[in-house]
Amino acid sequence: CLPPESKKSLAGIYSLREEIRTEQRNPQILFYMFFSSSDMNFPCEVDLEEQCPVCGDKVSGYHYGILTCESCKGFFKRTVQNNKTYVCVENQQCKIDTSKRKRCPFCRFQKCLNVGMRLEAVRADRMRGGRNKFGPMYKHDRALKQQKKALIQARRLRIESNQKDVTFTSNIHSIAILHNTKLNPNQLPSQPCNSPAVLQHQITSPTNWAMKLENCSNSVELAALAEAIIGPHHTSSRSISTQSPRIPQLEIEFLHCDPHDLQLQKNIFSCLQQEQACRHREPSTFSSVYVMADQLLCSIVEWARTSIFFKELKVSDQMKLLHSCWSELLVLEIISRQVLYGTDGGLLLISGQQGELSYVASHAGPTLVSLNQRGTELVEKFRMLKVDHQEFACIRFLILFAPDVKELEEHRFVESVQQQVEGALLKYTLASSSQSCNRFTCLQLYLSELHSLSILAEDYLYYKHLSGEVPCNNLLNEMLHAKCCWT
DNA sequence: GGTCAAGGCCAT
DNA sequence: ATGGCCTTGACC
Repeated sequence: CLPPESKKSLAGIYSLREEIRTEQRNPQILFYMFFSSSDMNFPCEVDLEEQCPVCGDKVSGYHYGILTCESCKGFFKRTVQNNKTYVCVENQQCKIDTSKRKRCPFCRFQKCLNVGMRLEAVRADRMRGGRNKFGPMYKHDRALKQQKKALIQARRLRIESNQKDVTFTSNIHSIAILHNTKLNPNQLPSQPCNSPAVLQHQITSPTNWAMKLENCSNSVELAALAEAIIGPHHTSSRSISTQSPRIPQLEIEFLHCDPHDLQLQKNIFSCLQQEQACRHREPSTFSSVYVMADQLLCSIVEWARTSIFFKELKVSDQMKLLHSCWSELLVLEIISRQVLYGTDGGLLLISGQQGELSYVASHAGPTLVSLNQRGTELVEKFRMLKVDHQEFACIRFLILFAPDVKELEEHRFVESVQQQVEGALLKYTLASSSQSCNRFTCLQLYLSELHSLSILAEDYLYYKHLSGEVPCNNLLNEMLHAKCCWT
């Protein structure tokens, strides 16, 4: 009795096609359009200790558009106010740090401009005190930094939660409420300035966007650039259109990688027919659900194998990652379907059929009832947050690229992809959410809940697997069978 | 009234 | 000329 698809084991799926290995990989490239490297990498809290982007000295606050030290603030002010002209005696590429910053004012001023200090923030009338038009920009930047801190906090919580394997109780109200002010490039003053030092900058500095982005070392400047390129964000709409210019390129790639539902449903019906033909009777409700889960799992593996970044990994690493996260991806797929397409009180099956949650609650055993209840609660949380298609696409990748999986050969690559996906998601939530400013943190917390739910689901299926109450010859069985070997 | 990013002052 | 500290004043 063979199922319609012959690729019923993970090894089988991998042996079906010849692996095309691409040695040239550069996941960073997609991000250069919207993110600077400093905006993307936040491996530890030390990175948040601010250093002056010009000389590396201790930052004393926002000055002329960015966070700088007191001395560079004074230097920039004197240069602009007094129309200074400097000459570099070297090749205009002097290194500027705390010890050398006095040596070449030409290169120091160049660096000031390159990192984003604004000429127009120096007042022509020399009026003291008050506030300038950069206020919202500073606020925006602070919100971004707060989000980064929250991200680190959430990541730590998630790691702790995963290690202890305890049920996660979220307390999202304890996370600082963040401001999310919008930056309008039209509000930025852009007076022409004819100071010699400024003209010298205009002549010598790179003007194309790519170079400007590479030079961009602070998020205020980056936000201004990004908005100048893609236009101000529309906070009210959360459309799915992949044409929308505000969706970072990488997320468009993710959306294109979605599993194909129609093929999946076709496979499910074929499997159910086979099951019926083999056993000469209609499959039980549990068997049907098991077949659906198995086929969904096949489609998830197929999706992963052909996905951006994942297909670049060595096959051994791909298998390790899939063995580690299959149940989480499975639960995520079921939950995201309920959030995006389901109805209250309903259970949207993978086959496209609609069930009732109350039926499950009244006919299932205690474990399944508990699973059902926790799953429903999580669906409700995602719905409250109005999590959209793009965000689920990112979450799928976050789960798949888990650098904490043991003995990964390409651990650093996996870690780098996860960090970049986190960055993309953070940027998206920050740009598209007007009310829930700690949206990203919420998503991280829900991810922990998803993880603990998947462990429960896996244990339940494992129990069923051991008791032999499940259809044979399928990928789900293989995953459950391998459970003890891989974990 | 507190905050904080402007400009100002002045010892080095 | 530099840079640490002080004063100012719009905005919250």
